[in-house]
Amino acid sequence: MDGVSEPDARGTLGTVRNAVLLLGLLSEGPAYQQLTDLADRSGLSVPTVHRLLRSLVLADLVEQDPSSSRYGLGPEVARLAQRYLARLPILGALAPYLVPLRDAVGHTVHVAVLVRGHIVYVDRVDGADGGLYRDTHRVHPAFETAAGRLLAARATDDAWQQCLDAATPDDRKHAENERVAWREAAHLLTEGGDADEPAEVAVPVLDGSGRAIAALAATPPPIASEAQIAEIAAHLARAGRAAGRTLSHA
Amino acid sequence: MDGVSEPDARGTLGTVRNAVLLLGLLSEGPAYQQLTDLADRSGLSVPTVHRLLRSLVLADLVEQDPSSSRYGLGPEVARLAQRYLARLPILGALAPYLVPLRDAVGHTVHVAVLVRGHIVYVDRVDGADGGLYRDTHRVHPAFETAAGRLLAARATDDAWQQCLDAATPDDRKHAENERVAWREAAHLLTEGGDADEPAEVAVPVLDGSGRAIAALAATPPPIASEAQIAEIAAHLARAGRAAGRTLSHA
DNA sequence: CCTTACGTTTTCACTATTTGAAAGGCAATA
DNA sequence: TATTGCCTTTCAAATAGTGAAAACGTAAGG
Repeated sequence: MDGVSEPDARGTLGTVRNAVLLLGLLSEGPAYQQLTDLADRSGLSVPTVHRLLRSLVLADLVEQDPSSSRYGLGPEVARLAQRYLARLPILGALAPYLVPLRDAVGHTVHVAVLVRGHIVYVDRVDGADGGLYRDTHRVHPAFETAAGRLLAARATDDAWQQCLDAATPDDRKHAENERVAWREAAHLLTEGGDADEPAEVAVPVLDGSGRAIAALAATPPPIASEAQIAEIAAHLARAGRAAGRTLSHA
Repeated sequence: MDGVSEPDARGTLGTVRNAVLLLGLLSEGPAYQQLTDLADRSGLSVPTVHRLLRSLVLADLVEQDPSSSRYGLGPEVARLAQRYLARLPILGALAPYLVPLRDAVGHTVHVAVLVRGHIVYVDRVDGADGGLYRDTHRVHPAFETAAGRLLAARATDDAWQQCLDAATPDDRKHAENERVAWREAAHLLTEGGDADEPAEVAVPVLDGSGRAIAALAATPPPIASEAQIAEIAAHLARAGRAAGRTLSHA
């Protein structure tokens, strides 16, 4: 094809590339999408997209709404993800500390990881007040959350680049100025604007070699003093260090 | 190939079939697995498996351990699943009721769905006692849990068949005898053997057309009277009906 | 009721892509 | 240094995927 793009795409199967491209498109926008629309956005021909989707439907990675015959992600992705998370080392390492941590900070505690420029919340222990803002199963562009900023700033340069790609122009400019500050900070805080976005305090979880592989986050009440925030951050940091330690010993 | 197998595999891409076959193999057994082992188990040649895995690694659906160069599932499956769950109608319908439900029954509450013969826990609100048995991110063969038995017994015949395929021989025989009883029951209970498997009470969540699309489950304390169990089941059932109602209205 | 419009699905000839045998690397072990 | 075991790459053969076009289904409009 061309000379410079995608150096590591050598010896790779185009059909698989196309299939995951479709999964990516299905993960954006509305839950169910039209064949022709997917063909347009992917740049593939309509019959090709149809065949790919039919193949994915057979595996339950995609499902087709019988009434509209539109396509959306299927339940098998949930099963695969569950198996992935069940064996994720960080989650095993954090497991013993999460409930005590929730009790210590008194609010819901989250574990987040950075995936392709997005923050994914992979575990959670609910606080007693439960879900004033219980927006569970969130996936956000990294820069929109404290956990994401923290992990992005400490990540490799290409992971940082993916975060920039996933961000809005405003966030992108902001992020470029703040990266060093975000990387240096022991904990990060996002104010809960008003309705849908609660406040979030996040600290990194470092593995044996000092890489930030996850973030621990808590959602303090909207009006909380600096001192209260600092105390929550201290609790989070202590649990994060403990988990990091068990991680390197195993 | 042959005459009778796979009638709906027509017009389907072999490469995609092979790729998802590998994802399935990676989801079983140890977290990281050898290329040659995967080639054996899949029946594909080693270079083919290598190319498929390389393609999946490029998409972060699979990751390769740099030290052992073994392959395991990658973080992108978690991101896709999160987007799937974020838009899953049942979860939206149940959301308003889960925290009150947790408070009413006084223990952790789970939402489970049936995927390819397995029970997947797709949402959870933790109780105050948190995780005596906090075995989060569980995927079990359907028949091993109350929620699974309940959903399997009420599912279509091929979903039931998939459950049989995923079960141990013992469970299979047991299930074949109990199916009618499980389908008829308003709630189901599994005793918490001893250590790793807590007790579980489950009720179905029915959609507008009476199909059981999810299960609501709670984990009562090991020693709980029949009456206490019945009360928990009643709470669960009430929430389930409420969610089912909002589901058909939308 | 017939026509038009729009989206999904199928067919089919063409060739780009995938395939597996064999060879090449690269660590560990003896 | 030879050997073993595993991952990775190469390359000719041909299978398996591709897109234009046609067929099908369904819903709105005349």
